[in-house]
Amino acid sequence: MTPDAAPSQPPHRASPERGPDAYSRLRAAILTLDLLPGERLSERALEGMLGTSRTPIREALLRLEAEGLIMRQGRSLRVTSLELAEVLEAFEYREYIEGAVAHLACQHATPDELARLQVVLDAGRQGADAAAWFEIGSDFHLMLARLSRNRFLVRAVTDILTRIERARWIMCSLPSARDEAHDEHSQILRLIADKRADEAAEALKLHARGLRDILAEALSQRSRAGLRARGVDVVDRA
Amino acid sequence: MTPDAAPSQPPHRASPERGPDAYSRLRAAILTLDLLPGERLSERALEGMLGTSRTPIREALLRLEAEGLIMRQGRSLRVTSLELAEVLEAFEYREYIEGAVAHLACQHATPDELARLQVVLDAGRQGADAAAWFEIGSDFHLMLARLSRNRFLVRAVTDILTRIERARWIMCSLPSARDEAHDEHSQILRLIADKRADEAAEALKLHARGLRDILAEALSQRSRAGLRARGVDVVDRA
DNA sequence: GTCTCTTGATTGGTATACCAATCTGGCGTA
DNA sequence: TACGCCAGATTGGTATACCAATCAAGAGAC
Repeated sequence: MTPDAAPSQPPHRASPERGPDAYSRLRAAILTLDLLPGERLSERALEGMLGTSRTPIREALLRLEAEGLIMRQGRSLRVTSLELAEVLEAFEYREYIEGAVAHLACQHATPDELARLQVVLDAGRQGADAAAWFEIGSDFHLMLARLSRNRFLVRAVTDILTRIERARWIMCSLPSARDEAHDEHSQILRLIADKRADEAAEALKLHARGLRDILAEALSQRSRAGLRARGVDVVDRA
Repeated sequence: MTPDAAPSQPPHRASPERGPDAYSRLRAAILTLDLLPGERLSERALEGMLGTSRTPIREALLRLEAEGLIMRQGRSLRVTSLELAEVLEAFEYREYIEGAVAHLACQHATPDELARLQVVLDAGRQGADAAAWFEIGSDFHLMLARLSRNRFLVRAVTDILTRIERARWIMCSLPSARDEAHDEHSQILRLIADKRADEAAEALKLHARGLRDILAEALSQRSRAGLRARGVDVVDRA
């Protein structure tokens, strides 16, 4: 944790509550920026913070490292910094991954599955909560990936969503193009139902690029200072 | 134990094997089929086998689980079975991943990098050792991935190679189309140098399919009995 | 003979003690 | 003042003791 002198929000740490396991809680803390990008982590400090011993904490750290949410440099651990370059690479990767998903989903998806996905989509249209809406967005892309019938693509999409989740969280307050996203999702679904794979892939690409550009702006030079002031470690290259 | 008194002897241990860490050794044991697919693993048994305590072993198991080399079912751990379906999915995934690599490598690779890759390729032509030759094959695809300048694609290729390594090991004794692979690799490199991305992607696809078909045959019904006789857990669906 | 229940062994999960490497701060010297 | 060096604190790495859940084997009833 950065020096306690930097107060942005009252960080609700140091609550040795029980309930979810150490991994889930630590992961949530990172993804919601409760633990800031670049922040140094000490197993002993987490011991007090999470109310468990180091053994489950080490397990959590190992898992989070595999997810790319924390990094080791030498012996010390820190929350992975937000790199603009990395986010852009994630989106570049995503275009190819979701292109593949589109093609395979066209081959394998049943009308029933597509209909169910549409239901999920429409249900999300009502919910007002921004966080819940983000959830819907992730679910859509994940469920779509499952239609590819390829576990590696599912994992790839899962990884991507994890990697960019913190960036999405940062722009949580930004004006969200919510209905627009719903329309785009529906459009993608329709194209897949019609087996128009290339168009679906293209739509997914454009959909992702929209989000990418918003995120890139949020992480860009112009906004960097504001994030830094909140303690977020945003890196250009590194 | 009374460790305070004398530094004379380590607290425990009769196992001499000290060199590489538990993770590397366990990983190697799995990939070389020294630990068979489907085999049950017990942390305590590994403790004796590897000559370390459970702490580093648990770390190793966590990492290997993230790599998909071992799986948890309930509380027990076992080496991931070889599933024909999974191998086929890995190859399907690979086609998309390497297609993406081809396109991006065409955009980013420098002539110098391509030349260096060709050198590695030619050097591998001499080595007679089948295992070393496999190594070259993996290195080629990994180095190629790096030319994409996308860390996610690099990781994806790394993951794929890990996933199919055991299957490759099984066919280690099969007649290897060695010079053929060298020619294909060189051909791919040439196409990328010429910025003919689509053709390079197609060549990579055909190259991978060649290997896939050999592996699929090795894991197929016909060969299943032989593998089972050797103790390998080969699964059709499940 | 077989089915079930009990019991002991084995397992993964957790907490903790110890060590060596690293970091840090402060003191002494040039 | 600036530099460097040393001691104490802190850290991650390791070993190990303990627990609860699970599994397996054996005894006993029918």
